[in-house]
Amino acid sequence: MSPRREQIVNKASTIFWKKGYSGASMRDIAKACKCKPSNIYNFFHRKEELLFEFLYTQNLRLLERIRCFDEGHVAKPSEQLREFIHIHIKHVLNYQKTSRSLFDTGLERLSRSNREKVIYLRDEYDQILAGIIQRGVEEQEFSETSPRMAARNIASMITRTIIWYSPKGQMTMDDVADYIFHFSVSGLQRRK
Amino acid sequence: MSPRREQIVNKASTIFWKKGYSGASMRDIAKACKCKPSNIYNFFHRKEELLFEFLYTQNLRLLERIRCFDEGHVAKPSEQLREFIHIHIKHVLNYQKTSRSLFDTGLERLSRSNREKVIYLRDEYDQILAGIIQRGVEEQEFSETSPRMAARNIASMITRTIIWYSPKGQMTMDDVADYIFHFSVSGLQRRK
Amino acid sequence: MSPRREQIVNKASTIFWKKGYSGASMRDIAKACKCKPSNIYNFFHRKEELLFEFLYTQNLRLLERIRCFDEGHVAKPSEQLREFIHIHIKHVLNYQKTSRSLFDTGLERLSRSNREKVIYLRDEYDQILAGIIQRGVEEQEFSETSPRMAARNIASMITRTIIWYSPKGQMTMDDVADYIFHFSVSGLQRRK
Amino acid sequence: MSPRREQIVNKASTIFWKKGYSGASMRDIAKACKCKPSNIYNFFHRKEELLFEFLYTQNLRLLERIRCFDEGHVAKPSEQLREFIHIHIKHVLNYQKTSRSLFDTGLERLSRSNREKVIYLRDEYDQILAGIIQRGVEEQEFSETSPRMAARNIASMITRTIIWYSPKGQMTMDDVADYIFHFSVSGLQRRK
DNA sequence: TATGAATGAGTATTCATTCAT
DNA sequence: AATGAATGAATACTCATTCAT
Repeated sequence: MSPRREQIVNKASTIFWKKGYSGASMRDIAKACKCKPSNIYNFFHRKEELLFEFLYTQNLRLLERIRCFDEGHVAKPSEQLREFIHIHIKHVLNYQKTSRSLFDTGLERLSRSNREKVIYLRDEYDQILAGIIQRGVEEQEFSETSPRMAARNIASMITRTIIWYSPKGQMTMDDVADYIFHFSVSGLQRRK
Repeated sequence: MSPRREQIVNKASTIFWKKGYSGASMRDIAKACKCKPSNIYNFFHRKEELLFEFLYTQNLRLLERIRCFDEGHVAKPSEQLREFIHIHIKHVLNYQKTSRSLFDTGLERLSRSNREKVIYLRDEYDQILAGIIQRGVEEQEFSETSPRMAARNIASMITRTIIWYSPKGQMTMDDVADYIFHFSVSGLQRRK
Repeated sequence: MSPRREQIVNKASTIFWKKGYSGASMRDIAKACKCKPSNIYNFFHRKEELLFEFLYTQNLRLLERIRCFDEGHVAKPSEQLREFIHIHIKHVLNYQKTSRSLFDTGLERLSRSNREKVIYLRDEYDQILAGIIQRGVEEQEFSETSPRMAARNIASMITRTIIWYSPKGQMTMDDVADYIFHFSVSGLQRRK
Repeated sequence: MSPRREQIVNKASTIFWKKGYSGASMRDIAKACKCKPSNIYNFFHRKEELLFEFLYTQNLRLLERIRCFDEGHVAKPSEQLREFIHIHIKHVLNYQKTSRSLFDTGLERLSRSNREKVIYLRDEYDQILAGIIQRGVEEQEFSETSPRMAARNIASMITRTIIWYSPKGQMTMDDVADYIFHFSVSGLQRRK
């Protein structure tokens, strides 16, 4: 992807985040890119393409860092889970205000074929996380549970950090990731 | 609130859910109400009022069911937490496709004063949940932890069920609530 | 005309003055009448009727006070002119902010037949004023001039007072009328 | 100002004249410009901008022709007055059906800051005219009088010509200007 | 690579008006 | 005499998009 394209997608994504897809106008996006709306059409055919490009590359970037946690991975599942959470949390919170739509919204606005491509990536994410948990169960590190349900809940906690996390607060991203990891593994219950 | 007003708010909310606030046009909403857009303005002054009315009453309805979990509540904190989760899950999943914006989006579109009113309710929610956890920690039922962080994560799991839950699937709402409750209390770790 | 009708016309006229005919909405007018727009239709068939009723009665009221200056009037033309100006000035400035449209605008919005009725009154006004001047010329009190032109100019000075006159200023309405009278009769030139 | 902008302002102004500001729709204006309403927004941000641009440039154009009548001007005040009236009359009647709002209406529709700009020009006009008269009084060409009042009345006669003047009538613009000049200087009174 | 002009479809909202109550 | 609900047409204005330059 050309650097200008990338630049535009980045600007667009922060605006999608702030205003939602429909609420973001090409004028808004162009202004952020310091050019006129018509110019954007030299790089993208339609507004939807901006959304797709963003959702897809964003998701892909995350996946590429996560695909290593496949069956052949050597670390203990709990260690894998810890690392997985750290990676995803940093991904979400570093791309600050741009990466929310990723897991939450926007899909409806995509063309069918583009939507499928994104869902495909998302499914892969789910399977990787569920896979880690499943192996944890099989290796008796984790208790008997539904890997898919656990994966959903963990992903929910991670992705929604973006709503409340502030870099100016007391917690670092590592703190947040650690908390979610421990919460996922141990829960609230007191050990005796 | 007049029944017609309520009716319109309900229709509007399902459309907000489907298309987002900006994506939902007054025509869409009017069509769902089987009247013309202009008529809606006999009941509401602006589109934003529809969003606010929905967010506010929805939130209020939930709060009213939850306010009982105050300091004087007799049940054990873990029991309170179980009930809290069941109530919220049912609230979210019963109002089906209408209640998502509640915790996620839409706030930016409200006028400042309306936004504050909603945030006020939301804060109360957070405090009630955090309060339950705090008492659990004090009574040594829960391990030492940050009640606010725990509350955030539990709320994240609950509110995001709306994204993946389908009433046609294998799990009932009670199943979902039970899962989240146990996950919150015990985590994944295997007890010996 | 029923008192309620009259009341509504009065309220309407001040709003027409402030916002112009198109700029004034039935809602504005109704609010001024402390009722709902639909109620106004119990008294008037259409918005235009309000405008007409106002223009017509307002003009008529003025005419009734002026019709005495016909051929049989005994006073000297200059005396008649003085009184004419005083009457019209008071009419304009007393009905404060309501009577401007009278001479300036609004006619285009009337139906043809209503427009003709108003123009008819207006013509009568012009003729009365021109008549006074003509008799002044004939009786050699005024110099040879076009009575119609003089009438136009005098009327212009009178009607436009509404734009700059303020009751809080230093001049009374009589002062204004006196000034315009003397200006009309003597002009600026210095007498030797 | 770009030629297209100027073109649009001109078309708009004739429509404002015919229908008033509120009565003139962007569709009307666009039709007169032989384009679609949306295109006008490529040149002006809001309807009000059209009105302002017209009022301001029109007024400015007049002022530029009138500013010469300052204290240093050599001609006799009466000569200055004659020329002043001729200039303004031609300005008003040449820009035919477009220049009425100039002195009469429309100001209320402007934003505060734009309104102030126009009023500023208008005040300058008033002062120039009053200045001429004042110097006439000082040089004892004119009789003792209030320059401001005289200026108001003369301006009223001039600006309102637009209501009754028709180029098809018997009087030329010079005739009209001459009449108003003589009327202003001599009034109706017969000299002996 | 960039833009100004153009547009058709769409936006929320307001309008005057009607009518049943 | 008064109103709430309803509506079709209009309002100013914005939209994504195109195209010639």
